[in-house]
This record gives sequence, C-alpha cells and structure tokens, in this order.
Amino acid sequence: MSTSPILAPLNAAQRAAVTTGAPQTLVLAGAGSGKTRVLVHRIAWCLEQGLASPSGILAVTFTNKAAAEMRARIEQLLARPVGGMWVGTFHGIAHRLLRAHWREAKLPEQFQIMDSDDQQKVVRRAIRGLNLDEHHWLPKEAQWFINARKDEGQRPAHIDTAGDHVLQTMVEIYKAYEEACQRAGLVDFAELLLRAYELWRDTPGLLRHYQERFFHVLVDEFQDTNAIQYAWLRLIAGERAHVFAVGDDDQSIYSWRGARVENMQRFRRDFPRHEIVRLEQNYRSTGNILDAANALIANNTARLGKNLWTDGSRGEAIKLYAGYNDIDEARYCVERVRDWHRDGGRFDDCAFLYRTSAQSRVLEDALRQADVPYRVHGGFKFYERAEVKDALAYLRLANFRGDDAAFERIVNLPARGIGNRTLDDVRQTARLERITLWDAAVRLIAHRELGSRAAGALQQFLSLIDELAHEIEGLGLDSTIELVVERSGLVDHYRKEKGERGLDRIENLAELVTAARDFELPEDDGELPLVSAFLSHAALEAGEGQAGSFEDSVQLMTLHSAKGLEFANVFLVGMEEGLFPHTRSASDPNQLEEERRLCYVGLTRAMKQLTLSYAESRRLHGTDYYPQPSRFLRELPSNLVEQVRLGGASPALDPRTRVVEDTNGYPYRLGQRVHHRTFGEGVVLHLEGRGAHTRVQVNFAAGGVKWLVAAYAGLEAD
DNA sequence: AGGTCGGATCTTTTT
DNA sequence: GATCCGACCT
Repeated sequence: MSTSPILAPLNAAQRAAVTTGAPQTLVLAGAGSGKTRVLVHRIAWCLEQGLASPSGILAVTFTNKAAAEMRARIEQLLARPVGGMWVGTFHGIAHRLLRAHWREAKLPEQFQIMDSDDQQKVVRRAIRGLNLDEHHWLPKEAQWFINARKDEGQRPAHIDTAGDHVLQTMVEIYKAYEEACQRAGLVDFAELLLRAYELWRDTPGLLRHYQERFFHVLVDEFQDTNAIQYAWLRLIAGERAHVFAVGDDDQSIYSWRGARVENMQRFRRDFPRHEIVRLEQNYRSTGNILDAANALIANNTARLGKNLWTDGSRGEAIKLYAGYNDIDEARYCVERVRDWHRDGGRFDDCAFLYRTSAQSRVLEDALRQADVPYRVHGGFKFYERAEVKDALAYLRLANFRGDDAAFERIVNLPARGIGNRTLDDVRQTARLERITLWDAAVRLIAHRELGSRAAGALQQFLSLIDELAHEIEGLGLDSTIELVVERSGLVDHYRKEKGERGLDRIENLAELVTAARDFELPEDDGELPLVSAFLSHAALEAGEGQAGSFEDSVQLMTLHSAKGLEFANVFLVGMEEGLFPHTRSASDPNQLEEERRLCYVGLTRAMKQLTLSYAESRRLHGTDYYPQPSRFLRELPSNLVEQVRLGGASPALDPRTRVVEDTNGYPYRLGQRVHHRTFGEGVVLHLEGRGAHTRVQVNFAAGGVKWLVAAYAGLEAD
C-alpha cells in the first residue's frame, strides 16, 4: 500500500487525512503543510479505491486558479484525464447550477453576471429611482449593505428594521435593487450564491438529485466561507455525504468580506461524526521563520491551536531594516534583491509584500531606477477594463435585450445624441411600467412620446443592436467579437481620445478578439451557447492584470493577494503602526487580530530569507508621517531577528535585539549630520557602492548637494 | 454633450 | 499627491 504513488509521498498526518474513513473530516492545515496536496491526494485516493466515481465528487475552492490547479494535479497524479468531477469556485459552481435550472431558480434563461462595478451602477439607479439623495445614501454604502445581507442569506423581507429609519431606507434600496436586477436578468456575485442556496432549499427534488450524486464534498480554504456558503454546503452534504474541509483559522483574512472563521467551530457542532486532523509539519520555511510566525500568532486569542514545526534547518536570522524614510526603505530592499541576484538567485523568487496597494509606488520607482524587472499583481483585471466592458455590453445587449446594465452602459457610447433628458424619460417609464429599459425605449418611440430628434437617435441605437444580433447569428466567437467591436464604433471613439490611453484601449479591444479566439467551452458546460459561456467567463474570471510577461521579475503584491503563494526571499515592507496594523483596524480587537493573521500570512510566505522593514518617516497622502515601528515587530522573539543599520547607532526596538552593521559597511547613516573640513555642516542623503568604493551624497548647508567618496572625504559625525 | 474644475477621499478585493 | 466623482460651464 505504501508503494502507491498516492500515499507514498505523504507524512503520517497527511496520510491519515487522505485515507480517513470518517464521514466528516476537518483538516487544520497550517501554512506550508501541504494543504492542496492533501485535497488532491484525497480525491485521487477516493477514485482509486473505488470509494467514489468522478461524477460523485464536488470540490469547491475560492479562486479559479486554485480550482484549475487542483484538477490538473489530480489528473497528473492519476496520469489520466478525469471527466465528470465538479471542481470549481463557489461562484462558478453556483453559476453552473443556475444555468442548468434557471426556470426553478426563477431567472431568465439569458441572465447575466454583473461584477461589482456594474452592480454599483444598478444600485445608484435604484437610489435615484426612489428619489433619494445619493449624497446622503451613497451607492457604495448601499452596495456594501446589500452584499453583506446577501452573504448572510437575508432577503429584504427577512430584515427587521425595528423602526430604524436608516435601516428602513437601506432595505427599500435593497428591494428596489433586487427588482431592477430581476427585471433585467442580472445577477451579482453574492446573488449567485444566495440563489443557488435557495434553489436547493426550495426544490427538494433537485436537492435530492444532487445529494445522491455528490457523495464526496471537499472544500478548500474553509476558514474563508461565509454564512451562505456554509449553509449551501450543509444542504448538499445532507445526512449522507462525506465532507472533507480543509482550512486554517490563522489565515482567515477576509472577515471584512463576510468570511466567518466560526464556521470551523460550527463544523464541529453541525457534523457530529467528524474527525479532526492537524497538519503541523511545515515544508516551506526555515526554523527561524516558523518560530517567528508561531510567536506572533500566539498573541491571538480564540484559535483552534496549532504549532508549525520543521525538520529542516534553522536558516538565517530574520533581517529588520529601519529605513530613514520610505524611499530609503525601498532602496535597501532593492539592493538586497540585487545581492540575491548577483549570488545566482532568481528575481522570480523575490517578493515585496505590503499592506496597501498604494505602497507599491515607491517600490516600483526604486526597482525601475535599479533596472530590476518587476511585476505588480492585483489591480486592474483585463475584463474589468472599461473598453472591454463596453464592447461586451454590446454583445450582452444583442444577446439579451433586457440587460439594463448593458443598455445604460452603451446607449450613448459612442455619443449618438441620446441625452440625459431622453434617458430619464426611458428610465422613468421603465420604473413605472416595471419593464426593461429596452422595452421602455421601444414603447416611448411607438407612442411618440419623445422629441423627433431624440426618438430618431434612440431608434437608431435600437436598430443597431437588432442588426448586430442578426449579423452575429451563426458566426464563430472571434468573428462575433470582431464584428461587435467594428459595428459599435468604439474604435473610432477611442481613437479620438488623446494620448496613449486611446491607443491602449484599442489594443485591448484587439486583445479581446484574441481572447475570444482562444476561448474554449468548458468541457461539461456543453449545453450553454458559446456567447453566453464567454460572457460568463468574462464575469467570473476577470483575468490577470498584465498579459503574462515571462521575464524573470520581482513579484509585488498586497499581503492579501500573497495568501497561498510562497517565495524564497520575502520582503515585508511598511511594518509601521497606522499602516500595519492599519489605523482603521487598531481600535477593534477582532480587527486587530485579523491584522495579526495577515502578518502571519506574510511571514509564512517566506521559504529561506525574510526581511522586515519600516520607515522612520513616510509620505502618505501628500503629508509626512513619523510612524512608530509596528507592534508586530515587538511580538517577534528578539533572538530570531537581526537589525540592520546603515552605520551609526540607533535604538533597536528591543534592547535584546542584535544590531548589525549593514553588510555594505557604510560608515554613515542616512539623515546623519556630518561635518566636512571645507564644506562644513551637512546631512547625509544617499549612500551607494560598497567597501572602498562607498560614495556618499551630502547636502551641505553652505555648499549644496555633493557626492563624495567616503574613504577620502574625511567626514566627521556631528 | 463633453470638457474642465473643485472637492472629498485615501485598507484589504478570491468571485 | 493622486484620483475619482459630480457640478457646472460652454
């Protein structure tokens, strides 16, 4: 049995999880303990042992990437393709269910998925429709409210307003928004989950069908599930299914989005026949890094409890650098990356992690200056770009005239003389008659209730869409997109935009055609028309920001997007009070613990080298701040940390922390006051080079800014 | 109907 | 300081 490739590479705990006979299993998987591996091997094990057929397996993740990786690794392990399994994201699987059972779910067959951008616009329209002041009732806040409620599984009718006027109004907005979505066949992300839940809850026959099919339900990142996802899982699990949930309460960093760590505790209550397996052996990081991470997270209360260990080496000390300012901090990190590269390391293996995306700027500047290639993760996704969404809106409307979000988006883009007055008439008619914007437009024109100019322009738009719909019939997907781009007039419109921007956009439209050409129908979604499948794909899988450049480059990302990844050489920058932990989280103990978990996630990304840094002054929002070093730094055992200083003595955080001179052996510290025989008093601005070649830039009170070779300058510290 | 200006805002963002 | 949004102007 141990010769099986499925079990052979596993340690005892992993093997116990993979081969468990318990009907319900909760795997507490520490960072780097082989979480994905256990999921993959568990599925392979069930298949190989004949405990399950592929079609009996439902495996749920949070990201498309994780789902794709899981499927690929299962097939690799079994050395054959495995059809019939449902492996996907919560949203992807919910979507699939709703497509298959749109009637029971009370959706139009052509329903479309909205991203949060679209959603905000529909919310805004709902607010205006209720004649509310949108400065007081901010669309963003209402959107937040609606999503939070949906994440909790609450419809407007479920919310007890208890006479609270504000709450009452929010619920009214929620209701109006819901009606608008229903009319237009629009489904937001939270709605996908809620609908899928209600579909099963309210259609017992259907639920039974799926319960009988999915005998094995597996969940990744269980600590990130929200209330509705948990309820959905309980439904499908029923009394019979084997449930296999993998998660780490210490890596729960999405509570602000409705994720509920308590679901791990609830699992133990709701699935009484469960078994718990702890994966604590870490295969990623050095002993020092793990000890630091363990010590940090021990400051949190309410943990399920876990202690990571490794039988690998202690590794190097964790480095802590106190920058003179944010620019110096970035400069230091980039220099360490260059050292790494000079010693034969790859840029790819280096990651700069930060709390807020705004921090990437300074790092990027420093990298560019040093000519080090880099890549920023997160940010704008391909399918979220305005021009891409514009083009897709044409396709959406041609596909389904009732799509109000698409209608609003392009009715006057490019400008075709349909002004706000006209549109308000259309909107009002739609609202009063409870019909779609499209139908309202048709009606207004037919009843001659518009000025002749407006009516003409509007009719032209309607005809354009109708013609487009006709012309794309029978075309391939890429020809369809090509035609849409061409007929929409978007290219001409963007050509008029000045500067690079317009060109960029036209390029992206071309890229969209390429994306359509490369698009393949998901194997099991054969029933869905190609165009619908592509539109859903665009909404559910927004794609990476930049087209993948394959150059060896330093990776930049927020701590949130670093979860699940690992790098040999990690830089955790901006370790400052106010920034990390963030001010907005400092007052609430729960949020503070989440910040600490975020820090834990950051530390545990590192395999070999870990550098922490902070700046003594930082430019933020146009003003200078002088932050204190992060409290998290004080929570790290001082014997694991080595503070790096550019010459000169400066108080370490903890008197026991070792202080070492920078390896460059700089004799001065940035910001240090110095004295020169001829130039007089000055302040050190920059240091570069090493050893005998060290050069120092000094701003002299009398002589201005000068570069000097340290060895000959004869500078004296003041 | 589009451009410009002033003001508010400034955490994280799997889908 | 940068950006995003809406009001206002042309």
